[in-house]
Amino acid sequence: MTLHVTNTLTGETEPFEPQDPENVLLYYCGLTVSDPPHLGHARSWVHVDVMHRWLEHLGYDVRHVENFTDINEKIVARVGEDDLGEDEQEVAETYIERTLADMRSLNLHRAEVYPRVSEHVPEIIDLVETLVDRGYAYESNGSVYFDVTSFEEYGKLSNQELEEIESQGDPDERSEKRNPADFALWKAGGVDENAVLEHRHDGVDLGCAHTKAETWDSPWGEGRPGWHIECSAMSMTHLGETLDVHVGGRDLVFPHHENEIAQSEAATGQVFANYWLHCELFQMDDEKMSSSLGNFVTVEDAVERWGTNVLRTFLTAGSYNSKQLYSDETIDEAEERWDRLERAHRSAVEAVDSPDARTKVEDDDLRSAVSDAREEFTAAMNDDFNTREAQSALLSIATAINRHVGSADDDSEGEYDYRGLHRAIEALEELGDVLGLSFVGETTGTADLAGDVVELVLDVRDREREDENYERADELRDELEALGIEVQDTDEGATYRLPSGE
RNA sequence: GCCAAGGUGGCAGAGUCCGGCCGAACGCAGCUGCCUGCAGAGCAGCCCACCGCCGGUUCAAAUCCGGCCCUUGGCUCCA
Repeated sequence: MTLHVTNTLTGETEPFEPQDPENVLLYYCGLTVSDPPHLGHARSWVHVDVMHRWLEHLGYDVRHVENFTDINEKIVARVGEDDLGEDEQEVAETYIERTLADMRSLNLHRAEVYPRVSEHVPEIIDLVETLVDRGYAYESNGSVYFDVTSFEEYGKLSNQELEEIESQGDPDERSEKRNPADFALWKAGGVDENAVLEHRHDGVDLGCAHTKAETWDSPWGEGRPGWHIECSAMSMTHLGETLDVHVGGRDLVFPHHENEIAQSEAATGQVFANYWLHCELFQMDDEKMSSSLGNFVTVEDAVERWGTNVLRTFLTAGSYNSKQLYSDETIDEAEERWDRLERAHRSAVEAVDSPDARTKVEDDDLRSAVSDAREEFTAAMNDDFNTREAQSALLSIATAINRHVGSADDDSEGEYDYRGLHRAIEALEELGDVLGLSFVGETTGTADLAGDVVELVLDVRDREREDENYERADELRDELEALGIEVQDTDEGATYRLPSGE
């Protein structure tokens, strides 16, 4: 059973074969850092992270590069707003720092490199020169455009006919372009004042944008790089001419990824990327979640509110390549699933550590459920990273644990299958880690302290219960619950669970 | 208008590539029983699906073919 992925380029699900059987070169189209990252970005990040983790689980050495676009008129449009910064670079830096913090809070594996466009202008200029030399690009009034008619396969990713694309363009929009669909590789002069105005938030006013935006010298005069060329330049710099996997949001297929293919393959004569994987978008009511529509929930707020594990359970609740509904209900359901996993894990740990766990007891149902779940998990992940099915497999381990622990408790002998439980815990932790879920509780001083305080309250409550003063006991339980602390009375006394994500 | 993806139970969401094990997974919600001082959690079981519509192929279709309707995304910055 090998990994299969759905390739946008062919529209087919294909066996995954990297160029080097031991390495995977993976490039992910990162953010333009002009707004705080929202859950839509988090969804893509988490899915790329899960791909990364699964590929490593399969034994590949993953070289993962993810860019930051720090040159863009949208960034210039934020200059002077709040405390973001006084020029394009400062604003970009502010958002990059926030973005990296968000990524850490989501428990993402760090990429090998997070290249920035501003550091790669020389490579961009070289690439544009190559395209001009090879006849794929032309200079016009100090700007350089890619001639889409010169690249025969233009449209192959988004499956469009050039004629059709051409008819979309405004014919007299820019007389300096040869064809309406030609796109800028290099833009003459400073930042486009109108474009900046268009992206500026209401009520923000500042002087001339030209002074806030950077420009670079080039063979065609002073100017700024175009939007699409950066990814080609950066991926080639860090990963070479042919990538194994290129991942990005579905909304980038055209024109961004189409243009990346055209400019890269025209320049090198090599295939730019063998597998194109696209993450689908969040749907809120009847529209997508997006920065420009303003209907988003920031990553920072979401992590604060639900915690990393619940969020990751939610974000992997559907396949990366199918749309997902965002609503309070769907998040609550993810929380239920995570809670179920966490409770089962905890109950297994308690059971295996108890004196009732015997190495000579064998529960075949438990053991086979765990090994079946491992197989199901593997099959699901190999089937185009089916994270939802993978979650199902994890949940089935939880059910098996609960059944085993429950039936042992009912049984007069009350013995647990030590090895079986051990395997179940190991499977939960190992497979959970592939989804970036962590069962390791908080061990900081504050959590310890909170735990001690809860124990104290529960001791008091126990005494009330012994005196059959249930009213007071229930009050205490309700008060703890109001603080997010879940109390459960069991035969061996009360147990509690602190709020997750704390 | 053109390109792409999709329409499966009350919700959410797998399964569709390789037709039969799908009388449709997993979870949530609802119901019953067990457990419990009560609650929660847990377990066992139940309930809810003519798989968008129409037609075709087949011994057999959610799954293949044709037509239609609808939704979403892209064609402008966007994960």
